[in-house]
Amino acid sequence: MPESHYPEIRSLDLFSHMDEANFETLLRAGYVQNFPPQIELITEGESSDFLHVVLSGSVELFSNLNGRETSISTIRPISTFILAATIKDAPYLMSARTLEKSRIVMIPSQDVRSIFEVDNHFARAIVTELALCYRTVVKQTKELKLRTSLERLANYLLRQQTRAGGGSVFELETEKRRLASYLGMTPENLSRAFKALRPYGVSVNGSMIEISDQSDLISFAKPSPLIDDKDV
Amino acid sequence: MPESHYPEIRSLDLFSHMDEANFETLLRAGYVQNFPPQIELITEGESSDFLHVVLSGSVELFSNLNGRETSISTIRPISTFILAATIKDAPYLMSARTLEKSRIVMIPSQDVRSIFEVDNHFARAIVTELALCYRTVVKQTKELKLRTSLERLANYLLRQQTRAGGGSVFELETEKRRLASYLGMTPENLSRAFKALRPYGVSVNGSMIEISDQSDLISFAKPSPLIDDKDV
DNA sequence: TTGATATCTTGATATAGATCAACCCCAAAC
DNA sequence: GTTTGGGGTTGATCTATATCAAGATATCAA
Repeated sequence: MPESHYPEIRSLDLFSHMDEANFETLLRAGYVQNFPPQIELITEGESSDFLHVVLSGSVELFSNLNGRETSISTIRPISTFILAATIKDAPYLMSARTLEKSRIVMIPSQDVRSIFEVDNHFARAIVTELALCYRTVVKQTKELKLRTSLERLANYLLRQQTRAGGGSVFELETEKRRLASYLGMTPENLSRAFKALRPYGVSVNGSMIEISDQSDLISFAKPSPLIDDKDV
Repeated sequence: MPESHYPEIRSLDLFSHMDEANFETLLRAGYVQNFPPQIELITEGESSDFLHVVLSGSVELFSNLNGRETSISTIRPISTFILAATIKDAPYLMSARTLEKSRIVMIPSQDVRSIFEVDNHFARAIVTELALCYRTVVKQTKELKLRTSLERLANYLLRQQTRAGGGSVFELETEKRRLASYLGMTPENLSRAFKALRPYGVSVNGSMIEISDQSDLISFAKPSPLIDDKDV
């Protein structure tokens, strides 16, 4: 791998405290590749040969079952995915595909596991990362079971507004059909849900959203820090 | 804590490879307590003061939001819960209550974090445990989004049958109202779902289930190793 | 045993959400 | 510029699931 990528990868929490020699060993074993959009990088059920790092672009994690498909999360730069499968040397539970042109680092899982065994700082960073991943999925489960689809959309919009800087107008950044799948609903229903939020000050123009009265939407969405806050 | 409990706790994967002195430090800081049924041990949102180990009995993890409640998992001996919150020093995302008379070890989170910092074997064991927890929740999310409630029940019964030894008659071990909540449905609907599985050879008598033709139920449930297998 | 209480079941009804079909719109390819 | 195809929307309909109400069954304490 070209050393020019090292600094940005090194800056990830996962790698920032590990031993320099181990870090270089890891990256020298890795590859950087550019992928076009809509390439399936990994398929659920396969053995986890690589830990992936998204340098640019974006990647969708999704899952299939009996002809159905659901979107589980979107990975944006710079972060890793499929860490748990790599560490446990277990099959991937989710598939991954590029959403746009993306630059991906692939580090052989075997090397990750070897360094994990000898580098204590790396092992501790993995703990923090996995704990974060775990808590993120627990929040998703709570949201799915405790909120209606309309509430999920309302809270998603509030979260996205915050991520986009907090202005009253912001962009979705996600295709609506994929957002629907992520929220656990059909595209048709998402379209109707947007209309149902109009009385709470939500207006939609393509991928641009305007929330005219945030407090009004909040009073409907009833966001909870234990589901919606980023690093709780 | 009385030393008589040490061996059974030590036998957990989480503690089995750590340094003996560290293990004893950890347990000496801990308490063992007996709780009656239906005691709320922790409440979501509180800071994580203790790592809990269930020695006997059982504990339910659940969550509330706007008057609704959902059951997320049942912890049976001997295992720990609330590890991720402890490690991250973050608020609990779920509440916990005893389901029956239970003996619980409570180890102060601060001590767990201190030993985590110095004991590399312990740190690695935590990685394995968290990766397992993470993958379990991902499977739950997939099940919730990709299966109907009837399919969830059918697959739950097949899993429970396996856990109970594989015989055609086995016990539910879970109150039906709580099972309904776990599966993301109402008690009324669970009752109807049991009847709907009758054509596939499922008969119910109180908490006893009989699956007369397993292959018939399997052909309906279409279990997937990536959701239903224990340690995949 | 009896009473009290909670769980479970059943039926009737309401609601949320999925499906199907048609159409619109826009962007890329010819 | 026309064509083509995909995403998005809308309306009509259907299905899954929740809710409400009542009765049945089980559990436990007095």
